[in-house]
Order: sequence, then structure tokens, then C-alpha cells
Amino acid sequence: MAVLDIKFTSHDCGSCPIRHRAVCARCDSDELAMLEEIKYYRSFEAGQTVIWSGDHMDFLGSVVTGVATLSHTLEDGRTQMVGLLLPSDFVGRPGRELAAYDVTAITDITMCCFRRKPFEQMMDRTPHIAQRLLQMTLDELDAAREWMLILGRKTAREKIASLLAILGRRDASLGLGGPVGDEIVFDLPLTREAMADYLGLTLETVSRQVSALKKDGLIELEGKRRVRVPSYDALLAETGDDSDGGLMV
Amino acid sequence: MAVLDIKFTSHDCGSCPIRHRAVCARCDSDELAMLEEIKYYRSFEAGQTVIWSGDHMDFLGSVVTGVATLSHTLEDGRTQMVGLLLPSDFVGRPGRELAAYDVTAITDITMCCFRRKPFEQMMDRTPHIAQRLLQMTLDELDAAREWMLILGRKTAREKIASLLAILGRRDASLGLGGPVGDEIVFDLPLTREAMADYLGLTLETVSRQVSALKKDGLIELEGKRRVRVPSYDALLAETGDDSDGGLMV
DNA sequence: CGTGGTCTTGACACGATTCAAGCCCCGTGG
DNA sequence: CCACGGGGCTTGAATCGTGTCAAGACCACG
Repeated sequence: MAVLDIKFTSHDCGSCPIRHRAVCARCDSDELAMLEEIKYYRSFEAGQTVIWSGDHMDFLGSVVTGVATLSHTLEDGRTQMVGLLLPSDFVGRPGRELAAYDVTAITDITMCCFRRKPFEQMMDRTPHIAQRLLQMTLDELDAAREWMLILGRKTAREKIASLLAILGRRDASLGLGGPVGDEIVFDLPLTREAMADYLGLTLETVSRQVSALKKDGLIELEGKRRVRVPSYDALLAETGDDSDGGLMV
Repeated sequence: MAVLDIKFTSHDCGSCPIRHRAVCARCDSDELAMLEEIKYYRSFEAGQTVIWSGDHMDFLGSVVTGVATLSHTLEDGRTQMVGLLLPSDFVGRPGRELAAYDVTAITDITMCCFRRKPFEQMMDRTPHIAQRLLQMTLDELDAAREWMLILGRKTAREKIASLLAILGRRDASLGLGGPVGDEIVFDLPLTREAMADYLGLTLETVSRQVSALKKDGLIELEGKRRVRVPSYDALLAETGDDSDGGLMV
């Protein structure tokens, strides 16, 4: 997490760490200047709720640093995570005033927030923002569908393996802990309970299956939150996906 | 299904039954004329596969009549439906050449197909199409997230009740079988197996829970495929969602 | 050194799956 | 006209995986 935990304080889009991946990725300098007019930063500590489902949202925004979650809760307390928000991910839906999900910071986070009305007006005028948002939304939809397969059809062991594979793939693509053979190492930004809410399991089952994968030599733990995967391919074989990798993008 | 089963043969967008809900909804007459240039119709019979995951797709398109599904299959045969495509729903992803999911007709269907390349060029030029596609994609993402909650956290009984509530809500919104009290009646376009693939269950469990809901008076069946719900509110109470209706849109 | 949060492990219960048998309905062919 | 066959569906019995409840370990922090 070291890289992601740096508090981002500058107000200059030019030096923003998510400049080229967020909703503003395609904007030119004029458009960025307009965004600077309507944006502000907010920070939340790990564990804080950013927004409650049903709340009025007067902003839309991007996660700049840290990790947050989107989740649904049933009245009896069962909760299902429906989105894992990493740096550059977008929060809120243009045209919707009331939040549809709970948003919770699970590490300390910084968000870049745009005032709703001017942002929506800007979306209508500058296609670059809408184009990028469409691309990001299509990516999220793909991720949601892969996730649905995990929730609906995989065993507990396959679910854990899939989650670790997804997190590992992401960190590998960021170039943290470069590839040595197909070994990968990464930090787990989720508690056992958050993993359970992601996967539709109980935290006890998560704990048992993590232990089982460890016993079988598929993963090693340094502390509770740092994971070493000696063979990424061996891990993939435990996900139940097609042998070609499964995680088509 | 009577209304949806009508074969649509005209090539004139003006009289198209999904003119105002599909990806072309915002297009003006000039834009429609351009679409007419690059479109063609295809029909598939119930049970036919429209596209296999991994196939090259040389078109994008909309379901005009009938019902189709999007699904993932694991190598050992477990399958999870990840999309239920109703008239006006869009198939394919701009910029992606290879299909990511299997598309299957579950009733006879008609599709309005656009040749890929010219459609993608047109998307870049005319914001009306991209705007509408963004809106539709955001709706699908919401549906996928509601679906994830169902898959991850609901019991078999709640899953069945939720699916029936979703299908009933849709048919009610189309004004078929108008509201009498809160009774609704609708056709079930899905087999027990398709319902199972939707909900991450086995077909036996689906059958058992449908029987249980029937025994408890929450639904009545006329034949296997026509459902009467005497009280929609009572059905909602079985979904496990918040009492306020849960299905926020 | 105590406290609280997080995680692990065990024993047991229960809900969903699996495997199997048979029903219902409709279309086909004798 | 009826027998036959098959697809879709239902139901039962046994099994298995995951959830539930409970106890305790580990670790950071005051």
C-alpha cells in the first residue's frame, strides 16, 4: 500500500497521480482548467463512511489514493460488496441525486470531487468526459459480470483463489514487485470480513480457505496482509476458470 | 409473450418498436438515416446460439423482439447467466472484436445489427449514440449490482422471489396486464434451468422453491410458464430487500 | 499489562446439491 | 386414435459444503 497511501494534496491536475486513468483522462488542458474550477478534495480515514445509500450526493468524483468499497445491505444486516474502488475509479452516477450504495473507505483515501451541477453541464458539452466515462463504465460492467460468475457458481476455495488472482493481477500490472518467474507479491487491502463481503461468504469460511491455500503451498503470508504467490499459474488453476486464463479483458 | 413474439420485418426505423428505448433513442432523423445504411436484421430461433464467447463479432446490435441471454461457462460446464437481454437491450461492446460471453436466444428473436466499423466511426462523430449507450450501460451496471446482491447473499427462496419481482416489475411497467390492486400476471420467458443459471442455483432447487411459493399462496401458476402474483407487496416481502421496495432505480 | 480488533479453529446444524425416479404434456408416427 | 418418446418439470432421500455459534490465539496500542 505504501505507494497508494501517500496523501495527495496538490490542486494541480497536471501532477495528479490518476491524471491519465480517471474520468478526466482524455481532457485537454482547457478542459482540465474548467474541471479545476469545480473540483475540491476530500479525505477520509480508514473505516469511515463516505456516503450512505439513499443520501443526497452533491458531488461526483474519483478516488485519488486509497481503497474504498461500494456495498448493499439488506435490512437484516447481510451485506454484499458490489464495487471495489481503487485509485482512478469513479464514484456516483451523473443524473442521479441519491446514492444507490454505501461507500466506505477501507484504507485512508483522498477523493477528487466535482460539484454535481457544473460537472453534469460540462459532460453535455465536452464529449471527452462522457467518452471516458463510457469506457470506464463498460470496464466496470465486465468486472461485475466476472464477479457474478464468482458469486453464483464458484466454491469457497475457487472464490478465494479468484479474488487473490484479481488483486495480484492488478498489482502486477502496476509493476509493484516485478515478475520473478511467475511469483507475485502484494498487499491485501481487505480484512477477512471485507473479503467475505466481496465473495458472498462468511469471514470464518474465508479464514479457513486462506489457511487451506497456505497449507497447500499456493500462497504464503507475511503477517496477515501481505501475500506471496509462488506460482501465479498454479493459483489460476485453482480459480476454476478456463485454462487460457479466463480473465478476458 | 404475445406482444414480444411478433416478428419484426420492416426496415424502417420510424416504425421500429424499440425506436425510443434502444441505443438509437436520441438520434434525429439524419442520424437514423445513417444508421439505416449500416444496419440489417437477423433472426434466431429459440435455443439457437447467437454468438459463442471468443468468436469474432463483426456487428453490434439491439434485440428488437424476443429474449436472449448472456452467459459465462466454466470449463467443467457450470454456467452463470450474466445478462438477460430484452427488447431494446444492446449486444456487443464498441472497440471489442471478440465476444466475451455466449449469447443465446431463449425465445425466437429478431436483432437489429450494425456493421461494426461504420458504427464505431459514427459513435465518435455523433454524441447522441454514445450518450444513450452510456445511460444504458449505467442502467445495466445497476442491474448487475442488484444481481450480485442476489447471488451473494440471498437464500434460494429469496432469489426466486427476487427474480419474479424483477420480471413482474418489468411487465407491469410495459402496461401488460394493468394493475388490479397489486395483483400482477406475466409470462415467464425462462425455463427452470435458465432460472437456475440466472440465480446460481440448480434447477431442482428452483423447482422446489417455486412449488413452495405456490403452496404459500404467493404465486399461482397457469401452466408452467404463466404466473399470477395476487399481491406484489407480499412477494416483495419475500425478497429480503428493504421494505421501501429495495429495487431503487 | 490489559483491552479491543482481527483472525483462526472446532463442533455442529442446516440449506442446497446430487442422484435417482417418475410425472406431465405435447408432438410424432404407427 | 392411441402408443411412444422426449423435454421440461417435480419430488424424495442422502450427501456435502458452508454457515452458525463458541472459544481462544495473536497483535498493536494505550
